[in-house]
Amino acid sequence: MAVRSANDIHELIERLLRQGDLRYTTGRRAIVDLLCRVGQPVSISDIESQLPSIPRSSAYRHLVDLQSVGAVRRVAANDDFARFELAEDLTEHHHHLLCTSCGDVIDVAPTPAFEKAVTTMIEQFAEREGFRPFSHSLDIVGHCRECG
Amino acid sequence: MAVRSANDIHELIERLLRQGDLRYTTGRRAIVDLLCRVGQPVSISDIESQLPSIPRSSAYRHLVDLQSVGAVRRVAANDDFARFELAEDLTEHHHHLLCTSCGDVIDVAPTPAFEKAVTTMIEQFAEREGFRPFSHSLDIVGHCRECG
DNA sequence: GTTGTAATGAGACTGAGTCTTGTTCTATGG
DNA sequence: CCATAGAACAAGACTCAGTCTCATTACAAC
Ligand SMILES: [Mn+2]
Ligand SMILES: [Mn+2]
Ligand SMILES: [Zn+2]
Ligand SMILES: [Zn+2]
Repeated sequence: MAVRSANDIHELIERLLRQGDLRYTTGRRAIVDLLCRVGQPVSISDIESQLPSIPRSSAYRHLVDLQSVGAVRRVAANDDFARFELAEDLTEHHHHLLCTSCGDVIDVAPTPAFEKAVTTMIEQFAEREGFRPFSHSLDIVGHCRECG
Repeated sequence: MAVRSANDIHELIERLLRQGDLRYTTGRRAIVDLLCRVGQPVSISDIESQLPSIPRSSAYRHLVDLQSVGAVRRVAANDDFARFELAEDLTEHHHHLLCTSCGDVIDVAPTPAFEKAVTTMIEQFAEREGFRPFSHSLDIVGHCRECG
């Protein structure tokens, strides 16, 4: 999932923020750094335990800001807690395996052939329903390796 | 999306509830009735406005009970509000178009060919990650006909 | 330096969803 | 019938992830 270097990502995000008249401050950088390091969707409690110097309110605000400029994406898991990951523009398009037992979210990259099938299907839906699609997400629900 | 009659659905759900030592009471029936009538995922505020005689706490409890016996499924939309629909066992497997403007959720049925591609892809993921899949959901995010 | 604006920390607040409690329904059986 | 036990219910208190407010601090531009 590390198709870009962390340095590249920092540079790209700095540009995105500047386009939105936002600065790439220490707190924001620390969160992006964590998202790069972990390489899978991260919860607010992950952020709290890994970056204890960042207050909860600031972490949430940073996530909102980073989402507003397209650097971060919110991911709905199978439990009550949102996760956050780098936007697909900065990494690559992928889908999620959701474990109903431990709540873990695992990134998986689809093959081009499969994505082509998805795109075709979406175009059919769009045509039929007069719907203009922007993106899609495929979540696979089950049990991860650890949870059997 | 009406592959079964409402009567069939009531009968099936009554059986499911009985297997869980639960009764098919008026309130529960009213909610199932609404889900049948609307034929698309319904929010708690939809239920409140369509069934004003059912208190919010009861509606939530009924939904929990109906989910626990596999009659109802919770659907995550693109806003903060959960939706509820009849379980796929009672209707048919389908996917969702999520409008980011009005929050509407539209059911769409995939072709068998597409579902086969999805199944194959999921098996690959499962193999690679040691993941045991139970189900999947494909959400297409965009704008509905009304919202352009 | 001065000044305007963005960013921050602390904590109050919101509200969808859950839990508790006292009451009412209903199935069963004597 | 009536009695009784367990399920269902209404009302409202409560929880807590997430948002908002506001006073303070860090920047950037000039
Ligand atoms: Mn895809
Ligand atoms: Mn499918
Ligand atoms: Zn797991
Ligand atoms: Zn819409």
